[in-house]
Amino acid sequence: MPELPEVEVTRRLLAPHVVGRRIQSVRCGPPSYFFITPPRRLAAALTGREISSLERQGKYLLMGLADGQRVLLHLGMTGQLFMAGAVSPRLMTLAQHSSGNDGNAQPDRHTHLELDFADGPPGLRFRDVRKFGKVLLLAPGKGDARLDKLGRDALQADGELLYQLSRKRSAPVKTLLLDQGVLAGVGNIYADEALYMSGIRPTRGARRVSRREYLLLADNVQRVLLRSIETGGSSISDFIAPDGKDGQFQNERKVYAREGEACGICSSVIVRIVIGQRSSHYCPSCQR
DNA sequence: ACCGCACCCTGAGCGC
DNA sequence: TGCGCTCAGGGTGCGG
Repeated sequence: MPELPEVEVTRRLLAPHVVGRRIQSVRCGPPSYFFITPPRRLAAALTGREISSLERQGKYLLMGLADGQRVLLHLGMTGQLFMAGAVSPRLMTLAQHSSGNDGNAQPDRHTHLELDFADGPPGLRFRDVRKFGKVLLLAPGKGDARLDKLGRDALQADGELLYQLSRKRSAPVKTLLLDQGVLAGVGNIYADEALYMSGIRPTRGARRVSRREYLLLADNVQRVLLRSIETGGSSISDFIAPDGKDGQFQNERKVYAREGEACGICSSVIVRIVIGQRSSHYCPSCQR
């Protein structure tokens, strides 16, 4: 769910609730694929530490601690980072829905990390059903290959740079947009939307897109990401803001998950195809 | 260096 | 009601 706008919305809403607070206790779920740093070691390292910053790089969040350690967080596909007490139907399983839970988030088996603070509630919760999310502790001064690999932040998408990087690529232009080493933060939804806004078909070879088109595309990448941040992100399946609220951008998307619907410009039928194992949506008439 | 693919995990929604 | 299937916005690691 979470692409750059959702991660940025999370960061902006979460920061005032956590920065400057001291972690009093840490509860972790069992070791899993989710914990790159084993839970016991993570809990020991975080307990008693003060959170000094919350930053974003691409789709990663970096929680800085006053002692110089940093916690690298990734929301994966179903990650939810929120304050305890947040109310959202998206925080419940279907079973909880039907049993009439009021939506107030109780830790369930998908809540892998709980931080509680010295000055009292609410604490921070990290829930992730599919466990494609990640938690990783970075020692003071230490970086991580995941971060080193990231290309330019997509909010600063640069058309000329995209054009240069595209010259030796035989893969489709959409694959280029999704490459985090090229543009950090763009995912499936916003790639489809930006290509639609630019009149470029996602299947077209990256090499076949002109400099002029890359300039337009970079502009539209920025535009769609900023607009989504303004509306609180896209809550298409699991994303919620730290306060439990849904984003609204899903109501503004033009092609993503609109297969079979009419294009807003020309009324042609939006089609869905698969590119690189991911669904892609476009207007066969407006996008060439 | 790049490309396509399998894989990590769980749940929802569908047809039968 | 239940079974089996497909799908889901993430990234990584592999062989070619």
